[in-house]
Amino acid sequence: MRRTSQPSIHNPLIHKLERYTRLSADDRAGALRLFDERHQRYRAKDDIVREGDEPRVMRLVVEGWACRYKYLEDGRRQVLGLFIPGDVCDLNVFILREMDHFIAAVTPVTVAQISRELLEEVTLGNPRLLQALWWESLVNTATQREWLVNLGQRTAFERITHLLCEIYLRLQAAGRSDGLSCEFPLTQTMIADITGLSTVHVSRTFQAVREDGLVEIRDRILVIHDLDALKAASLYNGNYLHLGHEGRHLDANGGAGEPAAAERE
Amino acid sequence: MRRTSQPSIHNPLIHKLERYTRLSADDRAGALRLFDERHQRYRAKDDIVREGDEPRVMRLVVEGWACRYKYLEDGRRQVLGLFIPGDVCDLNVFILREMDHFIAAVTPVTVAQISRELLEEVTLGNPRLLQALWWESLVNTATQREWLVNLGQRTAFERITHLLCEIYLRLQAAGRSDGLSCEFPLTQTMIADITGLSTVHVSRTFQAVREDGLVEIRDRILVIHDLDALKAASLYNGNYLHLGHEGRHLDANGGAGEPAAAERE
DNA sequence: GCCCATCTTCAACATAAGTTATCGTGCGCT
DNA sequence: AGCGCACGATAACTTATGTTGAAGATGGGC
Repeated sequence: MRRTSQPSIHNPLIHKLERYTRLSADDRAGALRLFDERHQRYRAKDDIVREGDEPRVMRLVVEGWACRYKYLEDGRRQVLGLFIPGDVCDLNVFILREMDHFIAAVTPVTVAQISRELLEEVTLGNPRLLQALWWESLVNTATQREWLVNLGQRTAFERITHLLCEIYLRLQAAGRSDGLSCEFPLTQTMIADITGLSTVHVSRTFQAVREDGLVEIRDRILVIHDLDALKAASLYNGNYLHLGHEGRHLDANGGAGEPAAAERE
Repeated sequence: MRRTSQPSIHNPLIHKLERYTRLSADDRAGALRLFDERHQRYRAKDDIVREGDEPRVMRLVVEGWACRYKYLEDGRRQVLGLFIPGDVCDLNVFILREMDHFIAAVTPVTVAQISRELLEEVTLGNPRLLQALWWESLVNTATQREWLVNLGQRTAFERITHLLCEIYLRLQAAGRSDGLSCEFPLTQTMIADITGLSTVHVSRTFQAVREDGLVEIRDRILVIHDLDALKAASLYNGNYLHLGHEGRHLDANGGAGEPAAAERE
C-alpha cells in the first residue's frame, strides 16, 4: 500500500477520495481507468444530460465545471448543484428509468462516460474504491441538503458568502486551490440561479461582500481575504462535506488509520 | 414469483417498492424482515438521530412521520425532508463517520433499526430488493432536489400547494390515501420550517389556499378538492417521485414488464 | 372539567428582495 | 476595426414576505 507516483496527486478525483480513505495502488489505478474513459467535450452552456433521457452511463467531470438544474414550466430555473473536476455525476443512475432534471456545462467541460459494465469491473476487485465512490455520492446528497438550508434560511448575503466558502473548500479538497484563491468561472446570472435571487440583487449583494473586504474576484479568479470572516459571515459549518479533520483517514474497517500525507494549504 | 397473500398489500414499504419493480415472494419476505426488525418508538418531537452521532443502523419508518432537519448556529431551523411510513432513512449511512443533521419524530413514530449485517444478509439473496431500496434512496435524493426548486423558485402559495400535492401522492404510493384525502399531521410551524417561510405567512397563505377551494383540513386530515387544480397552482411535476406511469413495472433487466395489479385510487 | 400548552389567526408595520429599465464595458466574431 | 452580445452596475420603484405583539382556538393531562 505504498504511495504510487505522481499522476494521482494531480488527479482531482483521487485527491478528493483520499480525504476519505487511503487508496491502494490498485484502487488508484481503477480510479484512473474511470477518469480516462470515453472523454466527451462540451461547450459552455451545452446540455450534457436532458430531462426525460434514459440514464445510460455514469459521468465524471475531468476538466471544467458543470451543473444540475431544473426548470419550472414557466421558465424559472433553479441550479441544483455544481460539479467541479473530480466530481461524479450519478453513481447509481442506472436504476432510474428517466432523468428528472438537466445537467449542463458551465464552462467548457470534459466528461468521462463510464458504462455500468466498466464500473462494475473496476469496482469489483476494489471494494474500497467502490466505498469511496459511495462516500462521494453521499457527500453530494449532503451538499444538496446544505443548499436547502441556504435557500430556506440564509439571507442573500449569507447565501452568496456560503457559496464562495463551499466552492473554495471543494476546490481545495480536489487539489485545485492556490493558497486562498481558486478558479471562479460563475457569472452573476448563474449565482442568481444557484441562490434563488434575482441577478440585480446578486450584483448588489456581491458588492457588499467585496466592500466588506471579504473577497475579491479578478479575471475569474476568486481571492479570499479572510476565510474565517467569510465562514462567520455565512454561518458556515463544513461538516456536510465530510472531509474529515486534519487529514485523518479511515481504514477499511471503519477505524481511524494513521494520518496520511494529505496535503493541505 | 406468485403473488403472496395479504400482508404485503398493507405494508407501506412493499406497496411503494412495487411501484418500481415486481418483487418476488422472497423479496417481500426480506422486506418484511427489515420492516419487523428492532422496533423503537419515539414521542412526537423527540430526536431519533442527532448531529455528530456516528451512524450505526439504517432506519425505516414503520408508523408515524419523521423529518430530517438542520440548525444554523443562531437557531434558524430548516426541515430537509419528511419520512412517512415505509420510508427508509439512510441506506448507505454506514459509510459516513458522523451525521451532519438531525432526524426527529414529527408525530409519535415507530422506527425499525436495521444493522449493516442484517441488511447485507437480507439483500444478498434478493438483488432485486436491494435494487428497489436503491431506487427508494435515489427518489429521496430527487425529492430533496425538488424541495430546492421549491425554496429557490416558488412563491409562498406555490410552495405550500406543492407540499400538499407531494404529501398526498407519496401517501398514495404507500397505500395510505383514501380517495382524495390522507392524514396530515403537520403544524403550521412545521410547514414554515419546511418551506422557509415565517409561521405568520404560512397562516396567511394557507388561508388563501383554502379560500381558493383547493383543499380543506379537518382533524389532521387533508382533503383535496381538486387535485389537478392543486397541481396547476404549484406547477407540480411529479416525475421526481419516479413512480412510473400507469403502474408499469421494470423487470430485472430494466425492460418494461407487464402491468402489475398495483392499486390506484 | 379545568388549566396550561401549543397552535392558529389577525393587524400594523418594517424590510429584504424583485422588477424594470438604462448604461457601460469587454470580448469574441466577421 | 467595428458590430453584437453577454455581462455587470446602478437607480427608482414595487411587492412579497418578515416581525412584533396580542388575542382566540384547540386539545391533552390531571
